[in-house]
Amino acid sequence: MDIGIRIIAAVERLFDTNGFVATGMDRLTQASDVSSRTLYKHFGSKTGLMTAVLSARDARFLRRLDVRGVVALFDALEDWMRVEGTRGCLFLRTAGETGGRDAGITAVIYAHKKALHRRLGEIVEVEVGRTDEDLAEQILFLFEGATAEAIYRGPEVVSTARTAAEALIRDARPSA
Amino acid sequence: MDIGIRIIAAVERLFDTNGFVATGMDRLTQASDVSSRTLYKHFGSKTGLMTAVLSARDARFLRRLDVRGVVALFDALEDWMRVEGTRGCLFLRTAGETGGRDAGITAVIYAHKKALHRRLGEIVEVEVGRTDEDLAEQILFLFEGATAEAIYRGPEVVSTARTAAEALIRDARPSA
DNA sequence: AGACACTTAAAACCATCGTTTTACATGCGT
DNA sequence: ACGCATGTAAAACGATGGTTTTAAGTGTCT
Repeated sequence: MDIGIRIIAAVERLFDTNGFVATGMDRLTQASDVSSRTLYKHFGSKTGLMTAVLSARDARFLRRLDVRGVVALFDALEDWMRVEGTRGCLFLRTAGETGGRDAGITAVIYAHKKALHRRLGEIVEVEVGRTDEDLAEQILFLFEGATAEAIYRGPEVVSTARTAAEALIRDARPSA
Repeated sequence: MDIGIRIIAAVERLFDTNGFVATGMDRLTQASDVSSRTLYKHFGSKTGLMTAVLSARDARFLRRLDVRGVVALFDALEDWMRVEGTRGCLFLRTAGETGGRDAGITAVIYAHKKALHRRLGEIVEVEVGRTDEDLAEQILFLFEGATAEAIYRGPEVVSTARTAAEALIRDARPSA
């Protein structure tokens, strides 16, 4: 599956920077240095390619969020942005472009968001010493909000979100 | 400009539900019940049409946010979602689809986000009795975060964001 | 050597893209 | 009745869309 990985890497870049619909197959084959025949043999269709890209991105993103504490969490988010750019969440953008009309894509998106939610719940639990679903949701809002705002204001906005998250955690700690 | 308004209303709906790139001119002319000639005479191009749609949406959205207090603010957001659906911010989606390659579209998006930021700043000022830029930013995160999360979880998530916003306001009040 | 799996380039497929053009029908002020 | 702006329908424009097919070139295993 070496060739598959190479294809996904090249294709992910184009989908991310140009959008799913706006990127034609010719550019995908050219960038991945592979014939369209091979591409279709491996992924079946353009949407099949997109789901493969999203699956790979899901794994890569969550690996980056394998940290302890909300400070490290938002630092990791900012790191991601500085490496990958601030074009917003690729999953939500893809959902918008396909309009939920493709079942495979929709499923990958839901799975990713559920995994992200769980990851944030774990981080919150370590921070405050107990599960706190409401707090985890609030951190999730800050996380998604920072991702959205960074689109037009850059990665710097993440530190504001991190500060807000720290305050929320502090208030929720059982001490005091 | 009666016909222009009718065109924008029909076109906005299609762009919003199907995406900018994925929606062809034939569908736009058909839905707005207008010839392509008229459409091009009024808006010049497809991207010109998109900028007109975004301008109209900017005005309509901000008119809905002409409220007092963060509770009313998030209530207004939830109302908007129940009427218009939860497909995320059309401005950010359009930014993602065009990749910042169109200057006109980019300008409208920036103007809208700046206006939204100011609106939230005013609401915060009324709530706490003074300007508080950091607090306004945090409310903005919650606002954008709720918009993003509602895409895959529905309008109900807004009440969680509203609760979080209320807590932030309460902590920032000058009293005791 | 021969079979097999896998790749390639290139053309063909039909559909649709955004845009412009041609030719014709209105309504309105004067 | 005239000119003029404004509308229509429909075809044409060249380009590109996603997908499949054809024909030929690899290397590897037995």
